Amino acid sequence: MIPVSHDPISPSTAETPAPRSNFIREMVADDVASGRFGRPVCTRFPPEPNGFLHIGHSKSLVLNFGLARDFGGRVNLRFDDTNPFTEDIKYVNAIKDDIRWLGFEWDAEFYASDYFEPLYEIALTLVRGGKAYVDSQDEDEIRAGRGTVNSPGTNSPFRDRSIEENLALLDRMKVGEFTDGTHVLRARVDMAHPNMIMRDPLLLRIRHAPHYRRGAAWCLYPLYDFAHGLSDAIEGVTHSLCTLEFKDNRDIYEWLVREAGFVHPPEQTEFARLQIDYTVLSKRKLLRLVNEGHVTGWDDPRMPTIAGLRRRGVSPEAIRNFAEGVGVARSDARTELAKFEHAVRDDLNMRVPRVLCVIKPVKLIVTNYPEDLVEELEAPYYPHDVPKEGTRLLPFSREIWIDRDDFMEDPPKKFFRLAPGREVRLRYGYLVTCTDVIKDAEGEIVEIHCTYDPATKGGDTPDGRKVQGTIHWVSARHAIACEVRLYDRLFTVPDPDAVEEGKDFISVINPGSLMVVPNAYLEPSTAHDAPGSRYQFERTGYFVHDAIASGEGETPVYNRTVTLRDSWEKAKGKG
RNA sequence: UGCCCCUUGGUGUAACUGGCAACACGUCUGACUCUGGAUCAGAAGAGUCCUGGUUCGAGCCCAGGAGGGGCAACCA
Repeated sequence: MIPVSHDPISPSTAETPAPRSNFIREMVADDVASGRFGRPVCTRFPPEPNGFLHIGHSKSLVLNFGLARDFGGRVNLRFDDTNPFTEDIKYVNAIKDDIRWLGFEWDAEFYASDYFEPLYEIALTLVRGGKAYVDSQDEDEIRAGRGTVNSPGTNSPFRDRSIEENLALLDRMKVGEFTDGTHVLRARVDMAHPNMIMRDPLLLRIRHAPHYRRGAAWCLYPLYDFAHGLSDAIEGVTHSLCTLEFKDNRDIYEWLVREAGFVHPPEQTEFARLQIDYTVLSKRKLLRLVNEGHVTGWDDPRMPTIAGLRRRGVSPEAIRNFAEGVGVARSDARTELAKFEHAVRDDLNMRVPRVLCVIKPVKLIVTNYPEDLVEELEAPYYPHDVPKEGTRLLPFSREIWIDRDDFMEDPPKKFFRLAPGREVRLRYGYLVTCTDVIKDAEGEIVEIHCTYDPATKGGDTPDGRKVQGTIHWVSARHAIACEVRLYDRLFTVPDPDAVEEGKDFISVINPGSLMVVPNAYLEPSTAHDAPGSRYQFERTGYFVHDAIASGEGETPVYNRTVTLRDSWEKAKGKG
């Protein structure tokens, strides 16, 4: 017998598919060929540390890191931490963990909050050039002055302050003389610009709030538009890739890097964000799920977060393959869950050992099997088509557990599992024939009686006879009691973002997204396995030993990562 | 009602830049099988949102239209 180690981080044998061609890849190839930037390719991944990474981010990660890898470039990890109200060090740590777990290593680590001073210098330059001014209107006045999408805005009464006055005010803003909201710095562009973003966008605002990295000393915080493009430019980024909703912001991005005098400035290119059926992929909504207690946390296995998927048992390789497989384009798209599940099964199939676990147990008694006899049956961990080796011993005895779904008293046509009078194979065990069904007062089946054929030990049939069904089982006396958590999609509709008027995505949460089975029976070979160990529970699905819920000395908990494809379920559904 | 973006089988992407639509997932057959898994073989499924134009030839170009999406935080 070859023992197997249930190393939770055993590497995948699956090859990462070659990235598909897409418009961004072609653009980068052209830029490299033309030497347009005069420096190596540099991309960046710029999360705001105000939440956890989700699978949508993996699309961006795969894109940015893939491009850098394939064109000999670098990737900067930059935290876009310009809002002290929402950001926290715990998120930067979680984000870094997740990126590493996914298998990416960044070349440099930056923080937008380190650019407050250089950004201030640029602000000074803009003011001196008449390109920015201090506006002293309040928030409502600024909003009103912006106009609407259909009507032009109006100039602020402070728009034509002298350069000297602006400079003096800006300095006083910086040293903390003013309270929040009293003044802001705005770019002087055009209050009638057809692009709303360009109607004198705000650059700097006063926030007397402690920043998780800067403390309370600095109070002049740049807004996204001011910080982002210039941060890219400062770092020497060449290709700044973001999602579609930033399309309109590109105008101010380009305006700023030009006004700040950068030569060969980075270029922003937008692509469609990832959307997957039956889930939400916006940090705002995920935060609500966490805060309102609809899930147990950012790492709830039902969450589409990297932390959630990890705990669910999904491998980094599966996530990467999936993210690579969805492609990159500019059209809004929604990916079917089946595509994701395929990526998960495709990877796990080749790398995890098979074991037997009975989730809905019912007792089966082999009436002609000796009372005290226990036989050890050798069983391979992997099917023949998986190039991995290892076996374990399965104890067999007179009383075993089988799954309730594998027995029917009145089986329909194409049901080929156990039924009265029928013979099935107990996987790696014996062939058994059902002789009796014992029920309780309510008519519930409590015991199934069978006889076994001693000549079929190990599941072979010396006479060559075929049996239709093979079912899984666990010796009752040797079984390990465990808790199994069966997860389903978090929402009942494909697009939770588009629910009817007056309702929101919370109303469409799937109440059955988690089904806890407190007493399933697992084969004894899994005793003392490491938390994080992944298996295929034969005929059921892929599972992972939950590291968080399985405390010392407590009942081990196994999370279902994904079910197996099930053509019987499909056939059943059609009647 | 302004500006911008998008529109190719059920779904997601391709199409050497104008040459008679391909791949993946899904679906359906069949083979094989000690997992109704996996694997293998095969099939069906779009004529590229619409209308017109240019061209020997258009998914790729032009014009108009329709549908979908983004933009009016001192969020990112």
